[in-house]
Amino acid sequence: MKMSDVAKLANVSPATVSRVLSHPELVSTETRQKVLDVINQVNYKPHIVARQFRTKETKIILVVVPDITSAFFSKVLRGIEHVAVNHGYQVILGDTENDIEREKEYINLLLQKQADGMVLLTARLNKANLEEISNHFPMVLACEYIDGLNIPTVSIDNISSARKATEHLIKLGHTKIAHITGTINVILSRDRMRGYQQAMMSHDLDIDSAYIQEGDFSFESGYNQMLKLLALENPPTAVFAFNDDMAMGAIKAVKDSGLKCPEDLAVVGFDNIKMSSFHEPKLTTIDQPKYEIGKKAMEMLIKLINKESIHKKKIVMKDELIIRESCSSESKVRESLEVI
Amino acid sequence: MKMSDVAKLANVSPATVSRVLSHPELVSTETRQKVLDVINQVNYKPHIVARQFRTKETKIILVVVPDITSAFFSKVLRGIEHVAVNHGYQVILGDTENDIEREKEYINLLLQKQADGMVLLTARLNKANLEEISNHFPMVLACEYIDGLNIPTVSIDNISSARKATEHLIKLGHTKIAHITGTINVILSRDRMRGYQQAMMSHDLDIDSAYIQEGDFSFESGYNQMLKLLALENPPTAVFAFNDDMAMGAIKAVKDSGLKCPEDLAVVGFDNIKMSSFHEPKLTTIDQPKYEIGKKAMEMLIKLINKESIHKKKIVMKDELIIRESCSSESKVRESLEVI
DNA sequence: CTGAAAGCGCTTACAG
DNA sequence: CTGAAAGCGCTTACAG
Repeated sequence: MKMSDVAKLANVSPATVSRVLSHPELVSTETRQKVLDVINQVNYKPHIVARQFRTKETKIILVVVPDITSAFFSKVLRGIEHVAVNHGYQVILGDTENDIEREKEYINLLLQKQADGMVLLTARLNKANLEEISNHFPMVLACEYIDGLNIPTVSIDNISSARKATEHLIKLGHTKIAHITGTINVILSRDRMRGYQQAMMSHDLDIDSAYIQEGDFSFESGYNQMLKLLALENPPTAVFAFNDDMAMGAIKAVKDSGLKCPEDLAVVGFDNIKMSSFHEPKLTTIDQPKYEIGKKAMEMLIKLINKESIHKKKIVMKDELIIRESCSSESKVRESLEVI
Repeated sequence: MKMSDVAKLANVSPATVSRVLSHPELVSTETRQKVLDVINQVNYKPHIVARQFRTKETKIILVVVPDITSAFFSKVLRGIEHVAVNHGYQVILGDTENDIEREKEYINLLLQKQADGMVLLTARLNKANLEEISNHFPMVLACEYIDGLNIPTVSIDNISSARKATEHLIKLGHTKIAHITGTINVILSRDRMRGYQQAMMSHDLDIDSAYIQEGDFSFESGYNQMLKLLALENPPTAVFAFNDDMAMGAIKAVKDSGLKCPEDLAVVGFDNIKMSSFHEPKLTTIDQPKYEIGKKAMEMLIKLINKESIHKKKIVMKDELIIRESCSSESKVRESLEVI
């Protein structure tokens, strides 16, 4: 059943059927009703690919995520989705599983016009390439970004957030502070590490090079890296983890080693995912405005698609340090260790 | 830049360019090279939507998931993805967030031919509707299914698995066994509840109606429902939870109530997600072959798309009870309670 | 092995 | 307000 068949049944031209579907206000009430009746009667569904081909619009937004199972990204996703749906766009998801090749494949979908635009929640491809693409296709970066690139971006200031997290530990009296990073090929990992280093240096604290351990964002890697830190001859009294998942993994390692958090080891996370307030102990962490990041990113993308101008190409959202239970002061740590 | 432009530059017809791209073996080596040179030189990318429109194929598989953040579904997804990619299909994801309306929207993508086929990891629409669709479009159900429907399906036998889980508790001497269900509009919730009831009844055990509490698959709901169960005048000594997430939530509630798992309360989960072996205590649970379910489902879908015949429309995969630490025998529970 | 031509199912500028 | 007609960019059956 195609449009011309519907047209025949309704005694109108295909053009009229098309108008009833896409611009009903251009058709008289009478004709419109006649056509709609036929459409319902035969349960006609327009062939969307034909429409897309004709109009050069897909009404689809592709969102590329490094890991769909992450509680952090799924919140960002919600923000994107809500705005998209409000503007008549459908969201489809590309999960890269942190694989740069799959990132490429999804970007190809955009190049081949299978989506009207794209939000990248991961940006690990080379700079020149990405900038080139963004010059020709609507694209915005959220969370991850690429330095010195003229692509619209929404994120927090990861360096200053990480500095703030680390300084919280320093204020509590800790001096032996370790950092579990994300995979270091990701810019956010390098940013948060830099923030950590800035805080340490500006307080004249040494960073034992063994105090920096590279994780891969997962609970397990937080666990494993923490075990390494605890095995050190001179173990840290506090740890700042790249994200809450690894922070919780680290705490698990602390517990499994017969130690206690925060009494024996203070831990700060990052992201403020839902679980962090259920966890034992409740996590001290940096809150990112996840939903709002997604929302803003999608709003920018829609402007790009509509070729409206964007006054601000880079949006930096506000973070917040959430103090809960996973950090106590260094003196307490000392006491606790002395008891042992 | 379109195909005809490339053709001109290479001094061939558009048909030849098309063949170089889609059926290179039909073109002489010489001509092929000439065309490829031009393609590379001008960086020509075929317009995929035009191709899709012409061939009626999208090479896209739509997978509809009730909750992308679930560790269980993401494993199934991996199985689907790997098979899909091996057969030249791209996978896009539709996340319904357990919303039946969004399930409909994604199914519409299929009806409108924006995907060659679809794997539904959630099937909550009405029966007749779904059967009708599956008669005209390649579709397979995985995990969730609909009873009495002739749609290809891959799943475990949820009833018998749930019975097995409950019987494990019974064998340990428990008689006061509660069940935290999933949302009851989902068939899997009803199946696992039935398995629970079968086990209880076949051992002549009463089911206090307050022992059945409806959760919504989330950690939080497991937590909240467990709190209700513990508040009962005659609380259970064991709980079978619909999934591992709720089982962990339940255990958290036990701990927060000053009790211990398994000493004061035995808990069995379902799914055997990764976290269940990291959890404290390690979860006793039912293992589903998640990756294999996805794999099998996708293999069936590809056969459907290619109009090959399928000998078995329903595939029932094997489950396994994994015994770990979260259940001890009822006698121990009794002792522990007597101490209090 | 290659080309000319038809056609996939819509939408829209144009004319009336 | 409505219709006739062109055309979006490919692919493929057919002919040579």
